Amino acid sequence: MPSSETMTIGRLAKRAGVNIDTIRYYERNGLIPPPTRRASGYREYTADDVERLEFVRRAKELGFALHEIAELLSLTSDRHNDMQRVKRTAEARLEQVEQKIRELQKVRRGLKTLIAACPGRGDLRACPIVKALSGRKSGRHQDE
Amino acid sequence: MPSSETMTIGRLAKRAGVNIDTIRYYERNGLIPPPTRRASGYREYTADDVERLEFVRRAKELGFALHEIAELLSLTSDRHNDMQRVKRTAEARLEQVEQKIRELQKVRRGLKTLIAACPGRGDLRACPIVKALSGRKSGRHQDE
DNA sequence: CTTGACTCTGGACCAAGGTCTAGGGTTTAT
DNA sequence: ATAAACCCTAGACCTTGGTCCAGAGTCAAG
Repeated sequence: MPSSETMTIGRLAKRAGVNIDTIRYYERNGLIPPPTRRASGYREYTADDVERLEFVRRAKELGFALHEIAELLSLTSDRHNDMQRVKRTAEARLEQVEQKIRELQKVRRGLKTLIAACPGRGDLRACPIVKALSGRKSGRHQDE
Repeated sequence: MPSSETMTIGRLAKRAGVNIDTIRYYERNGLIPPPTRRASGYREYTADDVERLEFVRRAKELGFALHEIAELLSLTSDRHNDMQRVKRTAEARLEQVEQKIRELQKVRRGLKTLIAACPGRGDLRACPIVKALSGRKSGRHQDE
C-alpha cells in the first residue's frame, strides 16, 4: 500500500474517533508531531498519525496524564533509550494508582461506618453522620 | 458561653486553618451563610462558623463535592428533615467511591500486567508496554 | 463560477476548587 | 496622627483536558 496517502485533519479525526480540535490541541501539547502542510496551510496526516492517536487513547485508558503520554511517546521514538525509562514511567503511574486506591478505600471505610451507624430515620440531631461531620465522636452520643 | 464574641474573617481563617479567600468563596457558593456585617462592611463571625468550616473540611475528606456539602449543610439545618436524606446522600457518595475504586483496580491490573511482562532493559522495539500502547497484541498470556 | 463543506488561527469558555491582585476603605497600635 | 495591618469588591488567574467560536481562506462538485 502506498504510504504516501495523506488525509486532512477532519478525516484523521473520524478515523481515530476524536474531535478535530483535540488533534490540534494534542499538537500544541507535543503529543502529535506537527504534520506537513499543503501550500494552503492544510495539515496532511498519514496512517501513522492514526496509530499515534490510538496510542494516546490507550495510554489515557491507563490513566496517564497527557504530559506523561507525551513523555512515553518521546521515549518510544528515541531508539537510544531502552526499556528502562518506559518501565519506570509505568511503575510510577502504578504507584499513583495504588496510592489513590488506598485513599479511596479509607474514604470508603469511613462512609461505610457512618452509613451502618445511621438508622435512616428519626431526628437529625441523633444522626451519626451529621454528628461525625460536626466533629462529635460518633458512636458515643453526648449532649453539647 | 458568651456566643456574642465575634471575629473578623482573618481570625476565622486562622482558627479554621483555611485561606481567607476560601471563606469568601464558600460564602458565594452557599456553604457558609452570609455573616452579619459591621457598619464598615467587615464580616463578623462567631464560633459557629468555625464549626461549620470544620464540617466542610471533614466532608471534603470524605470526598464530597462542595455542592454536596452545601446540600448536607442545608439538610442539617432543617429540623423537619430526618435522617433519610442525609443517609441517602452518604450512600450516593459511597457508590461513587466504589465505582472509582473499581475503575482504578482495572487500571492497576492493566499496568501490572504490562510491567510484569517488561524485562526493563533491551531494545524498545521489544517492549511489551510500548507494544500494548501501540496496539499490537502483547503476549496476553496472563491476567494479573 | 458558485455553493457548501472543509480548514486555518487565535482566543474564549467549561468544570472544580480555589488563589491572587488592584485599588480602595478601616482598624489598631504607636 | 500616622503607619501597619487588616478588610472590602470585582475580577483575573491557575490546573486539566479539552470544546467552541468568529472571521477568513481553500477545496470539490455541479
